Parts: sequence; structure tokens; C-alpha cells
Amino acid sequence: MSRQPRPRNAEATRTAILNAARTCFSQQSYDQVGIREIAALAGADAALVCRYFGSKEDLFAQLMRRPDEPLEVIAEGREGLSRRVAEMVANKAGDETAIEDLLIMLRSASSKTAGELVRNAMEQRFDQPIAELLGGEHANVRARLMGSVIIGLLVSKIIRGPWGLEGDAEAGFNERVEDLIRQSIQEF
Amino acid sequence: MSRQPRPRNAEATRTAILNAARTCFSQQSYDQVGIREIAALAGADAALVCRYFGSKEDLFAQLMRRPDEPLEVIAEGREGLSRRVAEMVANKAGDETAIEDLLIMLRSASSKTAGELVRNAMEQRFDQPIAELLGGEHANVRARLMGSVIIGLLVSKIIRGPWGLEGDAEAGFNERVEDLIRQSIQEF
DNA sequence: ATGGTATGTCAACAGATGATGACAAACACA
DNA sequence: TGTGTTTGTCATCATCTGTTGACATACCAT
Repeated sequence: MSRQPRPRNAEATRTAILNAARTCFSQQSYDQVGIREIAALAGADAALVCRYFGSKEDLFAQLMRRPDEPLEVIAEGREGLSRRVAEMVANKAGDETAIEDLLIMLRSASSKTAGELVRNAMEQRFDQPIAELLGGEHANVRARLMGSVIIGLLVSKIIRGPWGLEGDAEAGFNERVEDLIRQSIQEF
Repeated sequence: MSRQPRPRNAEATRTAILNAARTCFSQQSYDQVGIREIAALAGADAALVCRYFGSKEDLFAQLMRRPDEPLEVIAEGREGLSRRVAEMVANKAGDETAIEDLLIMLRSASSKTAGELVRNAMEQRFDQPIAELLGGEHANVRARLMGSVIIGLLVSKIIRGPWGLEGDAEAGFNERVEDLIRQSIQEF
């Protein structure tokens, strides 16, 4: 009845661990996720996590590493930005990993060890590009304000689940969210 | 050189522990705060924390207990609500403990053991009263949307510190925040 | 086939945590 | 004064955590 050992494939288990870590960290904060938990989800041993990634912190840092391509929402330009952002927040349309990354960051933002990694990643991957895209006066503040609106919506969903709207109500709500985002990046 | 023992006053140390816990939980999440840390800040022994409050979870639950009086911002009625809320978020004007309570809740919202306590407290102390005050269609959703805006601003401040604005810029920014709050509770 | 390396498994350590119980000193009251 | 209770202190337990090293087995080049 003993389970057969894992096939000997370093690259596969490496990415399996990485994916498992992604999943775990998107559901719990850095401190709550244990190495053994990640390893179990990946079907690997906890020791391999440390062997392949050095430490839990290094593993998390690996997840925070900026991908080569910038965010889809930004790459498509300033025109219709608010609408695309609203859609992305509403139902993960477009860049699916962007929201998941943001969730991971939010969950572990106030961790003692992972906090700084998160702050840097947020700054580099979200705020700076958006501020550049916006331009004008107080661009960085306006970008951060838009980020705040998004964060609020995501945190609210994390804490209390989906909004539970359908049909016209949902449409009206989505429009209201888009208005909020549009207003958050207007010059002042 | 041995420090003199704590004076024998149960009531005083009880409230000292409670205050220390408030301070700790407003700066770190439920899981990051240790009972030894709370006890140290209170100048008491860790064993007393468990003796007086049963467990760490019970102590936290005590902090989440709804106070008798409702929020100031709500008690003053619907007129000028957005402005008062904006001021409260901006610089803790008015009810100082309200924002601190919200901070405590946000910090520990996604904890495995304290999460449910936080969710209930948020619902009872913030959302329900605000929804009643608002009235109209989708009152609960609009209340929650306003909560999301506030949460976003607070979380942003938690993660990345103050906004660093002064003079006209700060005034314009505050106005923009007030607009966001006003828009979040408009009917749709 | 044979030696060497890569990969996976297991056991264990050191440190921190929440919690409990034993002891000591101060207090209240007869 | 003597006695019982309250309050504070200390030591300790069981558990969990990240991390490391020892071992075993599969793979590969020669």
C-alpha cells in the first residue's frame, strides 16, 4: 500500500513545486503557508523545496519576480484603460495571472519577512507602469489611488466572498466600479 | 538588579493586557502577534494572558466585541456622510478608535483562526449600520462598496505608508477621495 | 558492467509558539 | 496571629516551523 516514489524528473518537480506554491500563497498568507503544505500539494518532499529554492523566502521571491512582458491592461494603452481594468477586476478577463499575482501580494503584504518583497513587486509591476501610462500632474499618486480602489475591491472579495449580483444589478454595479476607477485616475 | 515584581492589581493588569493587545494587533496580524509579546508590552507575564482571557483567540474576540455606542460617523446622520467619512479616513478626525478597529480587522482578516471573528465584526459594526443609514436600492451592496473604497485606502497606507502630499495637492487629493466615497454610495 | 552523479526519502535539529501547572508572595479576614 | 484566596512568576510541555544532513535508489557516461 505504500505509494510509489515520485518519478525522477528534477525540472518537472521544480515547476510542480512552483505551481503548488502559487496556489497556496494565493489562498493564504506567507506566514500561514508551510513548506510541507506546498510540498504535499506538489506531491514532493519538503526537503526538495529547500534544496531547489534555498529557503521559503527565496521561493516566494521567485514568485514575485517580474515577468518579462508588462501587464496586458497597460500594454493596450491609455484609451479605454478604466473599462479594461474594471473588467479585469470583475471577472479576471484578459490577463488571468495579473489578478492572481495581486492576490498573492495582498495576502502577504503585511508579513514581516515577505512584506518588503511584496512592496517592491507592487511598485515595479503595477504602480510605476501605470503612472508612466497616465502622465500629467501627480501621476504616481493617481496611479496609487487607482491601485487602492482595486485593492479595496479585491480585499472585500477575499474577506466576504463574491458580491452576489446578477442581471441588471450586476451590470449597474460594474458600471459604478468603472466610474470609480475612471475617477480615481483623473487629474486634480 | 532584578526588576521588582508587578503590583498586585488584577483589574489594572487585565486592562493593561487588553490595551497592549490592541496596540500589537493594530500593527501586526493575529498570527504574527505572540502572547509573550503582548505580555511584555503590558509589563506582565505571558501566563496571565491565558489565565485572564482563556486563550489568545478569546483575547482577540474580546477586542472584536462591539462597543455599545454606534459609530460617530453614522450617528450624525446621512447628511454630509461622505465628507465625514473622508475626513475620518484622511486623518482620524472624530472617532479615533473606529479607524484603529478597522485596521485591526484588516490586518487579521485572512487569518485561519481569527478570520471569522473579523468578518462578523465588520458586518455588524460597519456594513449593517451603514446600509440601514443609506436605504434605497441595493443598500447593502452600496454600503459594502463604500467599505471597499475605505479598505483600499487603508490597506494602501498600511502597505506603502502615507501619501506624502502637502498644501494644495493634499487638498485636491482629499477632495478626490471624498468624491470617490460619495460616488460609491450612490444608487444604481 | 561499473563508478559517479542526480534525484528522491527519511529522520532529526533548533527555535518559537500557545498553553498548563507548580510554587511564592501579598492580601483579606477571622 | 493564623488561614485561605488572590495575584504574579517560573518552569515546562506538546506542537509546529524552516532547515539540514544522511541514506537509498535511479540514471548516465564510460
